[in-house]
Amino acid sequence: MQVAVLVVILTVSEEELRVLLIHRSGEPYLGWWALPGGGLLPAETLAAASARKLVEETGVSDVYLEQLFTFDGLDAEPGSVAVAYFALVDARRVRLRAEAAWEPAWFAVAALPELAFDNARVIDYAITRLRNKLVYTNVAYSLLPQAFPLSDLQAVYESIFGRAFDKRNFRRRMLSQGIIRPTGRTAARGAHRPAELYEFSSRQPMVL
Amino acid sequence: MQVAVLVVILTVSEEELRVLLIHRSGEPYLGWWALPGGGLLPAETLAAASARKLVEETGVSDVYLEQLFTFDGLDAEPGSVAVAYFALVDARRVRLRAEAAWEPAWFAVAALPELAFDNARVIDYAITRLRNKLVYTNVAYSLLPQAFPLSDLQAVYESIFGRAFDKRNFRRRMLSQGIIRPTGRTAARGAHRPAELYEFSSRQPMVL
DNA sequence: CCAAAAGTGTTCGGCTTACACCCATGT
DNA sequence: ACATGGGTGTAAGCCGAACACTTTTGG
Repeated sequence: MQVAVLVVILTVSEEELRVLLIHRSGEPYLGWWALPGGGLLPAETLAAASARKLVEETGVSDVYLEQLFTFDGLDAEPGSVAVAYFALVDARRVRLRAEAAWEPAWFAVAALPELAFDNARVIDYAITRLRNKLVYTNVAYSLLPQAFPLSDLQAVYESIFGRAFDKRNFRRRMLSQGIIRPTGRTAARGAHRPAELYEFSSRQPMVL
Repeated sequence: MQVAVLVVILTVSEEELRVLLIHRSGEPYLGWWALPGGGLLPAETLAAASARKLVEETGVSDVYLEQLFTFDGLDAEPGSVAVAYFALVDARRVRLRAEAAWEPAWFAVAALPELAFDNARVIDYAITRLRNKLVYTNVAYSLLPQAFPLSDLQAVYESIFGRAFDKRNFRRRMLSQGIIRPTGRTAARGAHRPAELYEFSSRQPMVL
C-alpha cells in the first residue's frame, strides 16, 4: 500500500481542543495511539478516502475537511506517502463506536499520549493551519451546532488559540465580518440572563 | 509508478510571471506542454525528488521550494497521485538545456498554451499560493539576485500581482518589515540617477 | 437581593493608502 | 538643457486593542 490517507479529526469540547485517536491494529506500533487512516479503495480519490475514514470513526459527513500536507518517511517504508487531511467536527454530533477494537477516544491536544510514527508533528501542523484559517475564514461553523450563543463561539476560539479574547471586540469582529447573524431566538442556560442565539451566515467554507 | 512529483517552477522576467514547461515525452499527451515531474528514485523523499527535478531543468538548487498540494485523478489512472511543489527561481541564473528532447521553455502565466492533464489548475494553485506568501514572508528573495535596485523588487511584486504599487509605500513596507536593507552601493543603469542597491536581510524563508 | 453570565461604546495608536515634487545622471 | 528613472514626507481613514458598567434571569 503505497498511498494512504491520515485524518486529523479535531473538535472542541469542555473548553479544550481535542483530536480523535485510535489504537493501531497492525505493525509497526501495534496498540499505540495513532491518527485514523488507511489505504484507498480501488478507484477511490484521496478526498473520498479521507471522508470515508471520517464517517467510519465519527458517523458525520457534512463537515469541513481539507487536505493538509503529504508526508513521506512516516513509516520508514521507502516510497510510501501519507496524505494528511484535517476535519472539524461538532463533538455533540459524534458517536464514537466504543465497541470497536481500536477504542477511539478524544485527547486534548495539550496532553497527547505518545503517538505512533511522528503523528504528533502532523497534529501540530493541523493546529497551526486551523489557527490561521480561523482568522480569515468561517470554518468554525463546522465546530458548532446550527444555533448557539455567542459565548459558545468565543469559547471555541479561545480554546483553539489558548488565550482569552475581549467579549466586545470578539462580538464586533464576528458580526462585522459577516461570519454570523442573530437568529432572533434566545436560550436560557442557568441562573442568569438568557443569551441571544446566533447562526453562521453560511455553512459553506468561505474566505472573508 | 504510483507516486510522482510535479514541479511548478516560477520566475519573473521581462515584467512577466513565467512558468517553466516541457514537452511530454510519454503517453498520454505525448508532445504536449506540461509541468516537469516524474517518479521517485528508490528511497528518495518527495522533497528530494522535487529538488532533483528542479536541478535537472534549471541547474539551480539553492532556491525556495515548497510543497503545494497533492492531486489525484490527474492522469485518470486510479490510485496514482502527484505531489506538486512550487519553486521560485531567478531567471538570470537558469540555463535551460536547449538540446534536451523536451525543449523546456518559459511561458508567461497570462498566456499559457494548452496543457496536458489539468496542469493549468496546478499552476493557478501555485500562483495563488505565491501571492499569499509574498504578503507575509520574504520568499521573493528567491526571485532576485543578491543585490538589486528597489525598482527591480517592485517590478517583481507588480508582475506577480498584476497591478502597480505606489513607490513610496512599497519602499516603506519593504524596509519597515525588515525584508530588505541597503547595501550602501549604487548602480547606474541608463541616462538617469543611479539607484541604491538593496539586499534581503535574510535569504532563508522567513515569516514576517 | 444576590450570584452569574449577557450585553453594550468609546478612545487611542498604528497601519495602510493616497498623493506631487525634487534629484542625479547620460546624452 | 532635457529626458529618464530614483528618491522623499505628510495627511486621512480604517482597524485592532484596551477598557467598565448595566441588564436579565434563577434561586
